[in-house]
Amino acid sequence: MDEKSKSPARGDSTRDALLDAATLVFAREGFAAANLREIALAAGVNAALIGYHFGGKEGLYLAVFERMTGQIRLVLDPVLASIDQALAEPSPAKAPADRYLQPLLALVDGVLMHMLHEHPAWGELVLRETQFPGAAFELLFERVIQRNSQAMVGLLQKLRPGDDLERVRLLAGTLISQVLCIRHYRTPFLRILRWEAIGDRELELMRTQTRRNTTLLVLGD
Amino acid sequence: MDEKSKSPARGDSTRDALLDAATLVFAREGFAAANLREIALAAGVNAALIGYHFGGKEGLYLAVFERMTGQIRLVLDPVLASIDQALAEPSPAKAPADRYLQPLLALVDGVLMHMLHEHPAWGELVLRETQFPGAAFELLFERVIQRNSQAMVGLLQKLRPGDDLERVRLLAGTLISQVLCIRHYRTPFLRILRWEAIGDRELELMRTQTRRNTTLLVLGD
DNA sequence: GTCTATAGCCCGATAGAC
DNA sequence: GTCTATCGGGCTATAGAC
Repeated sequence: MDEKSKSPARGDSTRDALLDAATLVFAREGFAAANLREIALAAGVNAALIGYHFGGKEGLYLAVFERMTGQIRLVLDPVLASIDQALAEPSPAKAPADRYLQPLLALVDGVLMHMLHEHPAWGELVLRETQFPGAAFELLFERVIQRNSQAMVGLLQKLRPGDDLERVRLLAGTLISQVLCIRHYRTPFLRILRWEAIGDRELELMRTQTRRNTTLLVLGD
Repeated sequence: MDEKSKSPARGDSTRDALLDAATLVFAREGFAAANLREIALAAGVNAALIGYHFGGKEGLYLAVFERMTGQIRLVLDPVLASIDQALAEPSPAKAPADRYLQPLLALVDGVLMHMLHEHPAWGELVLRETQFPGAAFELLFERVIQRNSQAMVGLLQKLRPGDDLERVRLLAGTLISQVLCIRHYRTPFLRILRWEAIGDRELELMRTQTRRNTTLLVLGD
């Protein structure tokens, strides 16, 4: 029962502990400033094992993104599948907003909740890598960003049948970046709003605002 | 004529060359990954002079932000002054949009053009420092972000007299972050839009989109 | 103010015992 | 798979001559 791939081998817990710690440290410090000894310490693991399991710093970094994008897909795939299904059905003759706006709002809200609330470290990683793309960006783009934006573009084409494709894509970019920015500009946001932290109340306000913005931008003019 | 502070002293050109080079390298690499030897080389100056003129890496980094925020203020101050003046006058009884919307659009567009087009390196520096605030963020916030957002909030209060202050602040944050994100998410934006670069045509499309978004968000519901 | 030379540190990688 | 020990390189900072 332990011939090949199955059975939680000895090194698996080490790998996981390293990936957990690396996710946090890379998110906080960035690739260049992150320190392998610190990661190993936080993981409660010998530093030399990073070389053994991941080949080195770069390999560890990529492995973090590999695991993260896999976990994101677990959540995202069912959502995207149901959107694809809705898009494949013939459009209702009237009021397409009813059918397509809700999934769009849910998609945007899902990203917001993920980045802002559930996995803040993922938010940092994604933002850093997006701003200065390296090898890990390709993973991110192929597995998450592209699929996500395709679904949004599909919904927007139904919602704005008169717009050309380029405009729709631009709008999709606007909608999603609006959300990511809240994560990104956390500090000035908090200061300008005189908030000390983003608690339940603040989170709800942001979700409401985002919902309103999205609706206005999609249905406007 | 060379007693004290005047006269372009010998070290001034060295300082300037170092600041120019440091702006580019810090923007491209970030603080941690930036290399003082490389900065000195690019500046055509001996590396030891960084210690002499700025005290060290951190001092150089702060000096970059000091100079940058000063230069931004040179452009920003007249704009903000004219907005303050418009705000100080009694509101017109009707159609406040005519009086206050244009300055708001101009302010947003100015930020966009600065970050996206005129000074891309500043854009990187600001984004990095905003995302992970250090000592330099205080400079940035006090000298630029705070003043800018105060003007926006002032305009928005006139444009949306029914909203409470918190909502107006949230809207201001949304409007400005919408612009910064275009800079930030350059890479995925380009890919999703199938653009190879942001040329004149693409820049105009983005400005138009931003203008439309801002108008919708301000005047909506 | 500028330069050379180097001190001193920290980091990532790895050899080799277990 | 895990650990200890260490190597080698690159970095910032600085002492000291000019």
